Amino acid sequence: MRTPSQPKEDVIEKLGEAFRRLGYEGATLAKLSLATGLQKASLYHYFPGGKEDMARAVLDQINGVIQEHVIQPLRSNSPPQDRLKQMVKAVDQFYDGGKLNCLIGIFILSASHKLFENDVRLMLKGWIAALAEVGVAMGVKADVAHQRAQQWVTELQGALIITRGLGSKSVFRRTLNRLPEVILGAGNAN
Amino acid sequence: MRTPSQPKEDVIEKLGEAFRRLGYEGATLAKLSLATGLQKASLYHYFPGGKEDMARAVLDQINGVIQEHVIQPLRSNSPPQDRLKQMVKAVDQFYDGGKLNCLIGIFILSASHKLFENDVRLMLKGWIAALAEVGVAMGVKADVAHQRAQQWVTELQGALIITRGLGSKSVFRRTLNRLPEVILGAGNAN
DNA sequence: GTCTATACGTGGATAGAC
DNA sequence: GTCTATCCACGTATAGAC
Repeated sequence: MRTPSQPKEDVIEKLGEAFRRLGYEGATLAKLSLATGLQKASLYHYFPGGKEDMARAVLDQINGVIQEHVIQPLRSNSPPQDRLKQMVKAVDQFYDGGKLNCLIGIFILSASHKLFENDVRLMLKGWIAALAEVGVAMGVKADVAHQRAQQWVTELQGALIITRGLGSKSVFRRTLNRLPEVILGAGNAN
Repeated sequence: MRTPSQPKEDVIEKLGEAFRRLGYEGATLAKLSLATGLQKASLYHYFPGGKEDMARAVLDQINGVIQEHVIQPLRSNSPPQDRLKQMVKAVDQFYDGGKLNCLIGIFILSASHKLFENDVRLMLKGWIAALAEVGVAMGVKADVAHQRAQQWVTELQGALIITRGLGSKSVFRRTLNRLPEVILGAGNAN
């Protein structure tokens, strides 16, 4: 039980960055070792279950971040419009203006997606539900609000792919800006 | 030059299915061999450049399919509404109702994305441009039409991820149905 | 807790028979 | 054109010293 050279949280953070860049299959232990600054054996000390264990830790951490920076602000008692703004800001930071891939997407598309499908599903559902609540607080009927929340999360996922595919951040930016109109069903303000 | 046991096209088709299921990194030669019914050495006969070569062939084939079933119908001289309907039908078939992953997304998120980014970008741009033309034919101003086309393709990519993430086809279905309203900017008809 | 060293399977790729 | 056999690098994972 010697003092760790870095907190486990930091290790998980770095693992997350690596998975984002490389995908699950592409993130080899050698690369994860490089990314964390720990030797492979040390990684196994932290994560006895190996790579799958590391991925799960990353997902757990992400889930925490989402809870803190997305769900909680959405459930605060600020005016609904402000809550949306706060979430947009958090999302913008989290994906670094669209430059970073979405780990949820990475895991969904990976060959080993079955390992993580439950965790991923819960995260998506939680996000959508919290967003729908804000819609309701804005006077939208519950089922419609849910549908619109689902649609925006869908757009966001797509935007993170297309942004990288087109090599331009504009789609990401636009998707963030569209949030209020999507939730309010305000039509496409083009 | 003996007669091949199956046309090269069929081999590429099967490779494509494998890449969709497994991702680029996850598609090992052993699995590609299984998927095609050809031994590894035979695959190298068709694709001397190895896995990268196979992926490129798959992308080329997809590009052909898109040209034939998406771009061409969009540029036909049917009424714009019918052109959209035709594309939706093709897309529905192509992704088998949302069950199949999008190869474009797979390659974009893969660790080796740089190998394919040019091909992918061209395909996306071509699709968006053709879709925007239909918008123009419907009376939408060119720049607005382009933005809306871009938005729908974004939604489609997102839908293919979320559909798998939530394990329900409804998001995919909805995205297909939304095409006309997105292009026309008709607001969210929820 | 972190390391070096190592085991063992699998990855991509090639040689050469038929 | 397809195969079997094989090469070597790299993949995951573990043993054991400090």
